[in-house]
Amino acid sequence: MGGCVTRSEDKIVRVGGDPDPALGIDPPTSVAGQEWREAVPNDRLAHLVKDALRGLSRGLQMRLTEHDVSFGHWTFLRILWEHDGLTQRELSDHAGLMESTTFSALVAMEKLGYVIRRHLPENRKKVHVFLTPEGHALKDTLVPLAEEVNAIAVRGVDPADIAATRRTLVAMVQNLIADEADGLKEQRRMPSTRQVSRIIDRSERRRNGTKAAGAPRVSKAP
DNA sequence: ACTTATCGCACTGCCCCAAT
DNA sequence: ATTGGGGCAGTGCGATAAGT
Repeated sequence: MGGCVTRSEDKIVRVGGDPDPALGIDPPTSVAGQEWREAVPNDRLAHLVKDALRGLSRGLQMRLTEHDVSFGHWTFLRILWEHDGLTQRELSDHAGLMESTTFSALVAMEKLGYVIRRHLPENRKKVHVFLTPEGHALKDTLVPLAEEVNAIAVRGVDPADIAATRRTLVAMVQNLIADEADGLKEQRRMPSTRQVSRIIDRSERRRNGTKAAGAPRVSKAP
């Protein structure tokens, strides 16, 4: 999930996503949704799931931003509303994110006053995360927003179709988890962004017949 | 020795905005 | 209207510190 929350007060102008080279057309816009749908009757499920995810994420992000909550924070708030007092490691597992991501999100959330991080006497190594009253109170505000986005997404869809879609998506998730597990057995694993970058860089050099650049990439960060 | 938390860095995806 | 650069949020890896 790579979306980000714009901090500006301006409305988000761009509704569609990046043009998909495989399709040669733009994903849906709020205006041209019907035309888009007719143009891709046999689009691959992966593309449709991606576009659905993008739409759901953006819909929720826009609403969360109005309450000073980022999408990343929403992920952890949801878990903490159900399991307050988890350790950072446990939160990472529940969220399916790396510990460094969890750490930076929790530091930001602590600054915002949504959580506090505490060592407990039993184990001073572990950091437990607790919701503040403000963090608890956000549940009543934010959950209806998520429900609203879900309701908008399935507007006009037959309940039986929604149930079938749910079953299909659950099956897809299970199948893909199994596939990834099989891949691990065969030493196939998800490359890091750095590895991907290195591989592409090598491939580019091979194609251009140039020798190794060796120059370190310059971070765009200040 | 092992586990867990933290930090720095590199990267992607996205958005904004000025220049064309 | 389009394009390219800059900036930001989110993410993951690797290294290191600190606790058990």
